[in-house]
Amino acid sequence: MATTRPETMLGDVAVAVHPENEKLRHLIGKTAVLPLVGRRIPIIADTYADPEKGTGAVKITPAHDFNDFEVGRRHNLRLVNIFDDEAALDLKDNANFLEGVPPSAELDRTLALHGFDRLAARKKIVERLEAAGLIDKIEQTLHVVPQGDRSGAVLEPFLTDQWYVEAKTLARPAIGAVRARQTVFVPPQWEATFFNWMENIQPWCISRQIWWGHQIPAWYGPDGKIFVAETEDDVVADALAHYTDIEEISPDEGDDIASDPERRARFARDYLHRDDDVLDTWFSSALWPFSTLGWPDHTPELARYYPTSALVTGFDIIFFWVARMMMMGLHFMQQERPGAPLEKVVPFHTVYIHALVRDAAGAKMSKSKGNVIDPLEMIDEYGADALRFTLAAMAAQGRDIKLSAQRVEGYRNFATKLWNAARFAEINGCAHDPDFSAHEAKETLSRWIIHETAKAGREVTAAIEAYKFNEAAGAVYRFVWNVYCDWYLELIKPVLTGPDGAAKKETRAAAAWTLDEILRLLHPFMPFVTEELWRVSAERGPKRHHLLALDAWPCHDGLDDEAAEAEIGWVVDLVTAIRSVRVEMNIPAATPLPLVLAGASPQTVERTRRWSEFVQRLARLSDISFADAVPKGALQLVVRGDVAALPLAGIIDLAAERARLNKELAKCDADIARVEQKLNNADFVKRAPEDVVEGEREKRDEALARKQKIVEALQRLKESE
RNA sequence: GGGCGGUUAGCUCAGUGGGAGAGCACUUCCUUGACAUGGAAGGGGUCACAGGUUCAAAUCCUGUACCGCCCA
Repeated sequence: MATTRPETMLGDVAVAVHPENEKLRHLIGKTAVLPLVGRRIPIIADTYADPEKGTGAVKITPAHDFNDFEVGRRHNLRLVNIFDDEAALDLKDNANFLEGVPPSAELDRTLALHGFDRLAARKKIVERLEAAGLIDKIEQTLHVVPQGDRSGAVLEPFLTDQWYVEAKTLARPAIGAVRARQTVFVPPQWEATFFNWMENIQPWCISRQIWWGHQIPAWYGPDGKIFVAETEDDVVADALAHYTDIEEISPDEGDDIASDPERRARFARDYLHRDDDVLDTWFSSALWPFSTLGWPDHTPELARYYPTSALVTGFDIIFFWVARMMMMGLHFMQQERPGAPLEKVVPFHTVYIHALVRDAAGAKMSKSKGNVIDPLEMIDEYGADALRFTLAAMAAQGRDIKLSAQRVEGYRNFATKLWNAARFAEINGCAHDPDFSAHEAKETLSRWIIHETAKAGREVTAAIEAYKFNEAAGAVYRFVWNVYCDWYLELIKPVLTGPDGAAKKETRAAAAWTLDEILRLLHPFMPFVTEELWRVSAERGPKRHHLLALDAWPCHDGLDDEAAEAEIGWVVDLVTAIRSVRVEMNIPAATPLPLVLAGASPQTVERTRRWSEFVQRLARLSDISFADAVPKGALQLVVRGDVAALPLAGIIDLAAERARLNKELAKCDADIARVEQKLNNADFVKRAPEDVVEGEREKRDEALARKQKIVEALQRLKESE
């Protein structure tokens, strides 16, 4: 018999051999005598005994090995526990150990090992077996040994009494609630994980041998009778009924005890013993959705706030916590609200499973592993808003986060950017104006930024409603930085520094209005800086009625303005094209350039008249004029169908300009080729949705028109050489 | 062994059928009256590989390779 734990032989109750083991099967049905003890144990047939391993026979110790436990169950073997809970030998007065064992000197020497730690006992046992000539050989072997993950101590399985919950019964309604979509997982892939676990659920061991927790409501009488009840009074009543029933206590005495609170308490203390164990922490946590609301009392809070709405948590506790809350919630609230529809009984309608922040190596952070990144250090360095925004921006569904300080730094810069934008607004007298209405704004720039605000607001709202926090964060980031700061504030500078009047008054109000909307949209992601700006920005205007945190989420219905978008979009494109060509042609940024619009449409002429001051400022132009034809030797830009020329004859490098235009032409040709390949495909035109086909046609027409302008520009360039 | 996920720009990662994106890094220029923790303009990708479905694939399906997580 081979073993790595010789001391456990004291708990052996059988020897197993494989039923098809040719060499040993003749022994099946016979008995063996356990050395050092004298217990007579059966030799049984079980496939667990591997004929190839060792002698082919294996000792069976059901009380101290999981596999042996199963073998013991199959063969109705006795369970002989030989350890106490410190893993020392427990032999004296151990009825199970001694049962059926005849007295002997050998047994007495074994009983002398009572109280020895298992490792010391192991040595003694081996010495005695050796002395008796019972050891064939001792060899080194490599095997897996389970260890406590905090203490590192080697774990010794042994038998204890524990409390269990019949989880299968509780799981059924929870599975049903998710199948009926009364509780929805986001992202939905986690439902598979939930079902997989719930459908294979095992009895749940809920007793724990630790100090902290809810003490188990079970009491033991002197005869071992168990009483379980909600309160100690109930237990005392049950116990009195039982012990008068079996005539342990006289009816009169029972009545006396029952009627006197002091005697009841003494009876409970002296006569009954409450289980020392406490409930598994997840058992108590499972009660959270209703116990925090006052349950089991029928409180107004419970009526008002159960069911809760969305539970936000990590996937690693779907089993431990989410599933248990569902089991408990459905069980107890069904009792609380008999006949209520499922949606009133489930603890929450949505479970949002967020990304897990991992360490640099991608490992899960855990207190026991000690690889936790302290968020407080991040906050000290970059601020709580920057950290919060980073987590939101990286919280793409179904993917974990490897936190990067660089990203946090970037969003710290974003908070600074916002602060400076607010400062700019303040310096320029942009304050909340009660007379201003976003629906009635007259200035094109106001209508444009209102339109853009509405667009951004829709994106942020839709993303939040879909639990796509990274998309929401991205949308508000782009709007604040790339639209409000990069374009809008730059565009309104001439107005703000210009003469007083209706336009300036409205522009100030619109800038302040937009900033307020930004603060509202950004508040969930950056609560501190937005709340502070909300307060500070009101110092010069009318008082705020409440904190930003208490403000309503913005609604921007009816604020779209495509005309304003088209007009300001043209300004943006023109300025961008001029800036681009400047760098490309190595024209110093400080050199003011004249701009000539050649053969411009009436619409362009009109727009130019309105926006020349703005375009000149942003594109650093000395002058804007109109002409029928493009001046010779000029740089030529195609902007939304019109040709803008920068007459720089003699300054520009004609070859470089030709190369630049040819590059644009090539890009244009590539676009046309790709679109035409699609449109020339009969199957595409026939099968693709009509709006897709129409979109491709528009793209082609646009590209062809653009190509025409570029070809003309190249032709003019040739003529001027 | 079972289950799940990943492979997209130098790095970290978005992108669920219709023109390859962001932040950082990189290049050039700019101390212009909100902000240099900033501004302007750029370069950079055979979307791991092989098949398949489709008018159309980074995206859907199958397989392969590699990486990772959870459970046993």
